[in-house]
Amino acid sequence: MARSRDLDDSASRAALLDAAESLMVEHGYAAVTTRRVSKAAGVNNGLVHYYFGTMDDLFAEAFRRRSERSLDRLRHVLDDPQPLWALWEQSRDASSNAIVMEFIALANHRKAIKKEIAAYSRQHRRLQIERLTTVLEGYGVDLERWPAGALLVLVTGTARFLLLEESFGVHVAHDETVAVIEREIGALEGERRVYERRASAAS
Amino acid sequence: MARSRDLDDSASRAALLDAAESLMVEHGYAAVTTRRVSKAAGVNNGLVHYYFGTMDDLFAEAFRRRSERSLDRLRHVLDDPQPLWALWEQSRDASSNAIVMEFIALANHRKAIKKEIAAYSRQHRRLQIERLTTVLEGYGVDLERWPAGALLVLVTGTARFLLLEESFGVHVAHDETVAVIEREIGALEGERRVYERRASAAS
DNA sequence: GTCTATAGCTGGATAGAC
DNA sequence: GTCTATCCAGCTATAGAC
Repeated sequence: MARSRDLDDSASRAALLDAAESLMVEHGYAAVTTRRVSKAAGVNNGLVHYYFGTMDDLFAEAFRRRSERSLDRLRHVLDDPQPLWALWEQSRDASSNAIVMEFIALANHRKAIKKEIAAYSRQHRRLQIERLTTVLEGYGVDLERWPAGALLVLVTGTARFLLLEESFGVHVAHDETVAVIEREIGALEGERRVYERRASAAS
Repeated sequence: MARSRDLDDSASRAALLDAAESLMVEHGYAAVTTRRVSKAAGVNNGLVHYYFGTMDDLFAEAFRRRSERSLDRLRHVLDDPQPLWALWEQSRDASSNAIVMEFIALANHRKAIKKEIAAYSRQHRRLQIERLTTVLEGYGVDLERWPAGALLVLVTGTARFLLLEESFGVHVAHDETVAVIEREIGALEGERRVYERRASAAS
């Protein structure tokens, strides 16, 4: 908050963050170099250091911006009429997962990023557990036997694992895994139905 | 097989592969440069190219060597008197998982590695399913409802996800997840017992 | 097989003009 | 705020002596 509004709102700054994201998704985090990111953003390469200081700071800022948007979206996901289906679908979304995987890979070599991801993950998980507990109680699930947190980790962990393997072109036993999970979700809240698109703050 | 035995058996070559592995585990794949890996191996940096040609080939060879050993080990895991417990324990082993995660991260930027990992993953999965099917049949599990492949992906996927989060210092809801899985395994093959250490080819 | 030396490239970061 | 120019470091790979 000590940072000036002017600096945060700069179009060049935003362009650099956007370019960093899209480079990460399309060519991996290693493609995000001062020269390439500034070229992709259409600004001069000196501006990277003017706005962010170091590459570490650029990455951290890109992750923070993503996290805020993502948490906003999460707050609405479990308001879906079929929250378990919505959660599952969101977990299976490859596009939003690709950049997360890049950040995770990046974190192995940038400690500052590692801390950001850890903090975000904890917050995200806690928020999900809170909402999911309410949902499962409504379905009459025995939460002693099947705690919301455990089901959440099982489902989202498996979803991410599936996405990871799929990004390698590995699909062995994926169909039956998806079938089992969707059968169990269906047993709790019926077949997935299609609703009117909900209004959302996220773009 | 066209390669000469002499070249494959060279002590320098093996030292380079060993050094590459340990550098990956301790400092990440980015630390595996021609200079550092040769220094760690105690050999001249020119030898990297003499033995492997390019860095890509060194990584591919390191992964192949690991894979062969790993598949050998796998063939024995499900011979444990409590194969589900053994599988779960192996999946939860952080040390052998660390290097796998590095290879996965590396694969994002080295296509040759990506292919190697995909091929290995398929083979590994198929072998596991084959053995696990026999085991579950023995326990009278309804394989129509709970296919071996699905259970395998659920358990190993969750295990890897837990390890990934733990490497970031994130532990939210891990305990209850582990408890649920171990309760279900216990329901099938009882409490985990301790056996005499089995003879194993792997070091 | 092992070594040195070096070419050629790409990157992060800074200084200073405008 | 934006730009150019430049320094310095680290990397892969190769040539060639021993």
